[in-house]
Amino acid sequence: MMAQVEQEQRDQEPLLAGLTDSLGFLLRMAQLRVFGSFFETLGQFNLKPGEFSVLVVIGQNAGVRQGLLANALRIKPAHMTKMVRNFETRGLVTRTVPEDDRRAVELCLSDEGDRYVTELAPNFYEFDRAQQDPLTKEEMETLRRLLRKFNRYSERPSATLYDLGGGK
Amino acid sequence: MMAQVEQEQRDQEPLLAGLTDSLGFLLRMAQLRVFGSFFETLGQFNLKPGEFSVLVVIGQNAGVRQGLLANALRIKPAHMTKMVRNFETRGLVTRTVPEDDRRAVELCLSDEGDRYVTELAPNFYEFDRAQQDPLTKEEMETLRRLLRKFNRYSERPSATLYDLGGGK
DNA sequence: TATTGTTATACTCTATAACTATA
DNA sequence: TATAGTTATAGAGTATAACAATA
Repeated sequence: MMAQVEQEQRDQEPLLAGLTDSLGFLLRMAQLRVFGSFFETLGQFNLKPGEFSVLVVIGQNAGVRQGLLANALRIKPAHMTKMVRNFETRGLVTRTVPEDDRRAVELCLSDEGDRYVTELAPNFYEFDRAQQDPLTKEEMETLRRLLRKFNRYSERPSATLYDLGGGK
Repeated sequence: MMAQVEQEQRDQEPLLAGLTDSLGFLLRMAQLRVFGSFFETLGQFNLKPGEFSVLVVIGQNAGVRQGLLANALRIKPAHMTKMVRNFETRGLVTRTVPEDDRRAVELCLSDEGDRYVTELAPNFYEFDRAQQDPLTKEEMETLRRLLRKFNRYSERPSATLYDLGGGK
């Protein structure tokens, strides 16, 4: 079954010709692949990749300003508002207007949200690690390193995703 | 200006923590960066990245079936229909129903479409090459190679994008 | 019956601008 | 005046299913 998908991919390559050299095209195809696996593996959690990233970052930065969060994740403020309100409705996130700047909104995980993320994180770790195929372990490490550099993140991350759910 | 953007990116990194190790997140951020540059550099052509890829593949495969094209580019058939009809309206693409299977649609560039793609291709080549920063030339080559492999394309492409507009 | 493409609908994400309430 | 967030609206892209014509 999976072999069939891969065979199709190779059969179609002649059609694509030079396009398979284009960084933008390669990134788009890779993302389709990863996001597809995301829903297969983590679909049970009823979360989209973007929603997952928002919850994780709130969990690691209790009280973070909504605008700063939107900026860091490149989510538009208008969209972030809807997403956060949705999380609030689902009882996962609390919104607090701070005394010293009553225009702002500070975000925290609720107790339920915290349990949810704690349950989610190890699953996400497993999922992310499983994305290696068909690269070797070393190739996948290199791919991640180059993408980090391309995105202007430091080449050594400040923490690994594995700290999230792995250690206690 | 650009330096300021990069500074912001680095300032926000602590917020993201382990997320910068996630392949899916890295791919999404990289794609946002590349697509952003695409519109800055090639916005004059009034084409979106997906539209560009469709036109190029039709140009390299005159008479290609619409369904095969949709499959290779992972564009949903319903969306492909709208896109191709739009190209037809703009006079860039012709649709032909072949005698031997009258359910199908074969796609070709019109003369105008051919001129359009011929003008576009060198610009796209320049754009794609300019995406290197801040990677070294070797690092960008490695990144492309690993993404090709991850996507199950052959590691050496059958043709380079540069054949498109470079040679005459 | 299965396949190719089309139509219709809905939902997500994005883009934009106008708006509020604060600062 | 500027900023943080909100609301409203429109558009692109995706997902899905039902459909017509053809095989």
